[in-house]
Amino acid sequence: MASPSSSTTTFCFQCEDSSNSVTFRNGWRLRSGKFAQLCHRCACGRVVTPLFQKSLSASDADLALSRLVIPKKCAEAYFPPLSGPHKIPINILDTDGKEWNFHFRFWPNSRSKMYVLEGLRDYMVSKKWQAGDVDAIASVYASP
DNA sequence: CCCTCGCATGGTA
DNA sequence: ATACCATGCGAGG
Repeated sequence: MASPSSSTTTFCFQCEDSSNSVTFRNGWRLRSGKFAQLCHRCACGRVVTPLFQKSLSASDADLALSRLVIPKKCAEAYFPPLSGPHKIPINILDTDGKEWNFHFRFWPNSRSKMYVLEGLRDYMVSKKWQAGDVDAIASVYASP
C-alpha cells in the first residue's frame, strides 16, 4: 500500500463543488485501523476513508489486462450505479490523493455481475503493482 | 498471427 | 447449497 503523503490534495466522495482550496491540517489519521485523510476540496471537514483495499491477484497485476476487479459490495456501495454493461468514465483518488481517470463497468456473470476498473496501465506502472501487493482506492466520484 | 474484449467457467469460501 | 471472483478462452479485430 502506498505510504501516506504529507502534502496531498484530497477530495471526499461527496464533495462535488470544485476547487475551493481550503487548507486543513495536512496529513493522515488513523481511524478504525485504516488510513484516513481529511478532505481538502471543500470545508466539509469530512474524513476520507479508503473505500476498499485488496490484495492484488495475478490478473490484477497483469499489465496486459490493466484492469482491477472491484469487490462487488464495494462497487455497489460506493461507485456510481451502472445502467447497463457499458463502461463509464470515472475519477478515482489513490491513497496519495492523486487523481486518475479510469473506466468503470461490469461484466455479466452467471446470474450476477463482476465489477472492474479498466484503463489502469499507467497507474499500475506508477505503483509498480505486483501480485500480492495491497493497494487501496481512497475515493471515487463520477466525472462531471 | 497476436492482442483485446466480453463474457463463462470453475475453484473456493 | 450458493455466491463471489480469479482466470480461462473463444470471437473478432
